[in-house]
Amino acid sequence: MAKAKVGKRAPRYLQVCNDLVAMIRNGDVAVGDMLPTELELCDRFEISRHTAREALRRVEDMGLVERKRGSGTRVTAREAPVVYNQYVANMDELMQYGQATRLAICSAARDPVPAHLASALGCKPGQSVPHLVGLRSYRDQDSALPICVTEIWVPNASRAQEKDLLDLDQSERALYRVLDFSRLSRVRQTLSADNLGRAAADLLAADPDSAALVINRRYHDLDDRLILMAISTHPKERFRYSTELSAHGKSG
Amino acid sequence: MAKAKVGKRAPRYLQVCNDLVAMIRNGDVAVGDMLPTELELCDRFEISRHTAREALRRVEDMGLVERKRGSGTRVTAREAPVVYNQYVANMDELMQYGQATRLAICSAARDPVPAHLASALGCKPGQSVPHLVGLRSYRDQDSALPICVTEIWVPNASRAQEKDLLDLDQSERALYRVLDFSRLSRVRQTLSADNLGRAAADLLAADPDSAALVINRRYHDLDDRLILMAISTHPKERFRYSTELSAHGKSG
DNA sequence: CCGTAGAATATGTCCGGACAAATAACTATG
DNA sequence: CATAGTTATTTGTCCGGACATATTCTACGG
Repeated sequence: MAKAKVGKRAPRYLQVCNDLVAMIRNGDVAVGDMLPTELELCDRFEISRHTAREALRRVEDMGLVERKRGSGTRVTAREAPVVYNQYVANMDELMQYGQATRLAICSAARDPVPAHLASALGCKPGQSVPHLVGLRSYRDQDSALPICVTEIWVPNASRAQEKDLLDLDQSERALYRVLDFSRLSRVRQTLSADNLGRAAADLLAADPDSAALVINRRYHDLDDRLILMAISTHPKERFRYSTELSAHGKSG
Repeated sequence: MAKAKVGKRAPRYLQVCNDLVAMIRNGDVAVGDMLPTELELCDRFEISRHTAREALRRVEDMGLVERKRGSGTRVTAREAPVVYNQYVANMDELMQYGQATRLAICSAARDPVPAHLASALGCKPGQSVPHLVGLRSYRDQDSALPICVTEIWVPNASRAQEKDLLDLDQSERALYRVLDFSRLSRVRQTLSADNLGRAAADLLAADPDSAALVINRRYHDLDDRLILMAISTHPKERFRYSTELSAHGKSG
């Protein structure tokens, strides 16, 4: 981050920034403590407030401190985390199914939630919740084998949403509306493997003993409430999940 | 992003920032074109250079422009990409095995690469490459079943690295040195499912027909050269891969 | 025609000052 | 003692100016 060119000294605000980062890493100011105020830094380093602010801004950008008007600058972390980022531009890319595929809902009803999903859904076991089952396949290829079977639970649907979801003619569009991209804030997903089993094998025209990639996705809104949980079961060789993580910094 | 409180006007620099963003989105300035210079913005909006810079800084932070001293501000994108980030603090967290597990190498040799891996490894089929096989299990629990079997190929090892890797007493430490965290820049991984098969089932003490989660990880250095490829095969129920994606912005 | 030196241009760094707004600490009041 | 209002503190916004440094353009000379 700080270039070490010989005979070319770093800008003053970077020097101050580095000193502050060092103070934090050395534990001179503990996590939770306040950093010196801007005016104190001006005094101590003999700099203008502008330069002090530039230094603090860098420290803030590193994620080490939190600044609040009227209050001050509080240390929130001792080390800047080495962060690997996965960039996902949109929902389709996240799901990795692309525009060429399509989810055909084949059943939609209010069903009691199974015991093993109750806690994840934030429901009591046996509680009834809108529940869809569909098959994802490639568009324009009705003959091809489906990619996966997807089971969808919508625990916090509104009355209107539920009505649309349970109407097979509208449920696909309704799904997209429920999963409003702009309100989405977090997606948690868990990938595991399992043998297909009889029921899924029938739907997918595959061997029941065959291995399957199971992806459990939970979509949360800005208040971290669960909007929707989708469990997709992909028979082996019909789907692979790829990610690319880039080290901290700009990515391509 | 821009708060819309009534009777509480936004700061001037934010207004200017929004105007600039709008200009870019409307196509008034195309991607590749130059944005007005700081001094031009001072004139046009009747603001100080400080305010102009603050506005431009915001636009830059959105990833819409690129600024270069002596040159100017060039538009690099028409829309701020809706980005979902996965934050991974360190290598162990990326691998999700944690400190409690350990990889025990059980074989290390120079082996010819299988045909189906040749292109991914950037080698000719049949070319010999350092090749390790190990079992990952929980520390302090020799009795417990291993989590996975891992197959590792190191196509671009130096002479010295290769020597250490192929020495079973040193290969574990050597692996960590080869996978130098600081030189790592990209990790590509692909998750898929497969049935275990005879060989892996024997090593893992599992049913050969049982499903397995297969994770193929490719580690690349700053020049995007492949450092190492690791293929881990996890019998079902011994491992799950979880990620949490957060929408653009600070994450917790 | 090409390359170089210098001029013009644009962003980066840094100083000074002033007021606004949010927070926290304090004080007066019931 | 609890609460409301006041004050002091601290960061946010915004202005002015000056010089540094990187880039680009231009004119000159070979």
